[in-house]
Amino acid sequence: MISRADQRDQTRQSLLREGRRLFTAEGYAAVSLAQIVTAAGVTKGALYHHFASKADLFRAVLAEVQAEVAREVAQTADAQPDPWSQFVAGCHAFLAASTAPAVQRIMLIDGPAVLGWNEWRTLDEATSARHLAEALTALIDAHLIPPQPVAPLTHLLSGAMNEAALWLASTTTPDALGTTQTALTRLLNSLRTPTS
Amino acid sequence: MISRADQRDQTRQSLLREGRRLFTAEGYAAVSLAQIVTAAGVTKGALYHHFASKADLFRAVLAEVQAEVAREVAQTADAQPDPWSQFVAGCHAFLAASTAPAVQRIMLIDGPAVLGWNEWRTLDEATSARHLAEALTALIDAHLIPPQPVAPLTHLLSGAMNEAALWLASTTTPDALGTTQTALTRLLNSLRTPTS
DNA sequence: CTCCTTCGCATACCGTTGGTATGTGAAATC
DNA sequence: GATTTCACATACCAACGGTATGCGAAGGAG
Repeated sequence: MISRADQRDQTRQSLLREGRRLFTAEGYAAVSLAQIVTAAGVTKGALYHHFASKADLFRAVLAEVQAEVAREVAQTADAQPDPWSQFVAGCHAFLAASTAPAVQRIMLIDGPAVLGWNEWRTLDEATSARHLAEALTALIDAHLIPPQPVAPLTHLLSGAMNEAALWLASTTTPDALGTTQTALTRLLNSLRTPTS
Repeated sequence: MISRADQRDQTRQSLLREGRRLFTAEGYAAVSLAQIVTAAGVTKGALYHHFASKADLFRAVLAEVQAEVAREVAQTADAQPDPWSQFVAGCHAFLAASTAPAVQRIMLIDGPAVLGWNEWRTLDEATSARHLAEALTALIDAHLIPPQPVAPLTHLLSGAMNEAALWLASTTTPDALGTTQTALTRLLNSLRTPTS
């Protein structure tokens, strides 16, 4: 005999797993609920028992992906000894994480279109962007970069890395990752307070 | 008596105009073809006579929007006397143009999701991104910034401005445009070759 | 002017889609 | 062991994007 709670969790996990796989491979609009429930071995009744709508399932998948990215970034950054190294390492980790197909399609391409940019930003600020803003604030407090509003800078850098990651995935330029990291590092370095 | 060519153009313009209006206001997915053709005063037959699909109509609308943005940017940049001023003015013009609702929704949010990022990038490189890449190349040739691959830098800057523009549209922070321009200018300045 | 062709578009129709309302059987509760 | 709960299946619907066909006026040929 299997408990109801276990069965419930298992079904939910199946839906999230297959939804994520299909959304990544084909994009939100091109995936039908029939595909998802068939792949998960259940019916539409199960899906609508767990999620309010197709967009709601997507939201849950997106939250998972974002949490993974944030965890990777935080983990990489925390391994560094000083605030500046943490900042640079975190940015590079984000760029690397954003090259994963699931991150590209779900988080960067479909996310804003499906949920609207405002809701997307709310979710993003709860994860990735939050770390970036905190790191910038810490750098200002440590006088490593000049005092300035962090919000605009956060979005400038976040957007730069997002777009660069998408470009990396589609380019055939040799050593694109290397040159991009170089250019990014140069940009980041330029933020530093000039040592007088 | 009205000529057939005139009638054809008029119908096409109506579809583009109403499509653009509705896509801007509600987003691609939320707009039905029935809405568009009703607003344009025609039927679905007319739409499919001019465009191969809903996505094809969107592509035509997107091309219009991109052309307008590119024209504004080029016009602003060309009014400047030297390459560096042209570059900075062009970036600021792009940031300003990207705050228009049509640009935000059609070009920045729905574009990549509807057409796929690869096709979106192809269209973008034919317009906005092309100017940016050319400006950067000119700056390198003039020894105003150090020699480096322009492609990654183009995407870093383009992404930064795109995301910043979206943030500007949704924030209530006072003087967000001003602080963003300041931060952007600082980033741009940091690219310059150090005067030794 | 007349006939015929072209073509811009309207009408009617179809398969699929996201979403809902209801049924059902096993697990949980008493 | 009766009753309730709940996770899910089944059956159904309106709306959507897309297609196949019909039609009437514009445009050329004689």
